Amino acid sequence: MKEPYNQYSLLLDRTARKVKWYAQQQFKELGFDMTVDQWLVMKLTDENEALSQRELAALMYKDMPTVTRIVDILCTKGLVERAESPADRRVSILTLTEEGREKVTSSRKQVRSIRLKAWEGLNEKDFNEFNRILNKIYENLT
Amino acid sequence: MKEPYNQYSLLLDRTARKVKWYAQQQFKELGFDMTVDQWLVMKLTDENEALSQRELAALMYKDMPTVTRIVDILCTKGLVERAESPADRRVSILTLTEEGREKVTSSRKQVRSIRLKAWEGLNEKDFNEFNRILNKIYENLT
DNA sequence: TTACTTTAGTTGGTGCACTAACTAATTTGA
DNA sequence: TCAAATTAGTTAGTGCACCAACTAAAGTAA
Repeated sequence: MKEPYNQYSLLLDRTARKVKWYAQQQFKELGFDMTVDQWLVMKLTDENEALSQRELAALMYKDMPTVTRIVDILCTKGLVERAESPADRRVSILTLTEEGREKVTSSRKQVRSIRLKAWEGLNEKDFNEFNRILNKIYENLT
Repeated sequence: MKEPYNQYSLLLDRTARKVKWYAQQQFKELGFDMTVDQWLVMKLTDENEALSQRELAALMYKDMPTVTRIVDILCTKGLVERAESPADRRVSILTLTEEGREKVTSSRKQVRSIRLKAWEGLNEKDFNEFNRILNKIYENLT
């Protein structure tokens, strides 16, 4: 643990980027015309009844401006729609369009298999260590 | 290991962003008027004689366009300079300006202490596991 | 030499991340 | 009840990441 910033943060950063890159490559090969983040928004919208953007942001660990923009893109693409919440007019309730629902439903199985590649040669214990250490780091800096 | 993309990739992503965010906050408090990535370019330029952008990219695990743009910013700020390599006219040799060198030199000690915060409550063994697992994931996806 | 390939770096376009400032709606509390 | 504070979401600006296409310089081989 000699070097200042680059010892672990570069490793963390490049691995996170690699994971995202790999998923994006698979999306491309499968002919999905969207980013991984856009797919995640659609998936969570599909799975959560009456989802607000704030709730979505929490589920994705992203901030509100970022969510606003991803939702904007999906609305433009005609895959997601915003509706005003009857209970609170500040809140946008997200729903998938018919086309959006079809896209998510038809791609679920394929997407599920993408993640396994990263864990080849690693076991359940490694996965738990991974989770423990990353969560600890996160909490240390919060 | 049930959920597809978000089980580990979101954790990885949010932790990497938190680490960068924390360092950036510390930079702000210390009055450093630059990003963490910009600082890293300056540090590596200081440490490596006759550094080219390609070599820099490798050291930072970043791609060439990204490096080009960070170097652009530092040149504009007057902290870094590009010089044509005498051996190969395609290559830009990077050097720090006097101001750049002073900035790096005077901030080294402070920056070195920033990283420790992340590892509170974690030991050398955790650090090795962290390295092993992240490197394994990276290689699995390469 | 002349043509083919490779390499270092740049540029353009798009998407995500973070900060700050903003609007509009809701909640709180004197 | 009404002003102050909070909350959901948006917008603007900047920086980094990735892809693709490009320029210019080297290297390679006939």
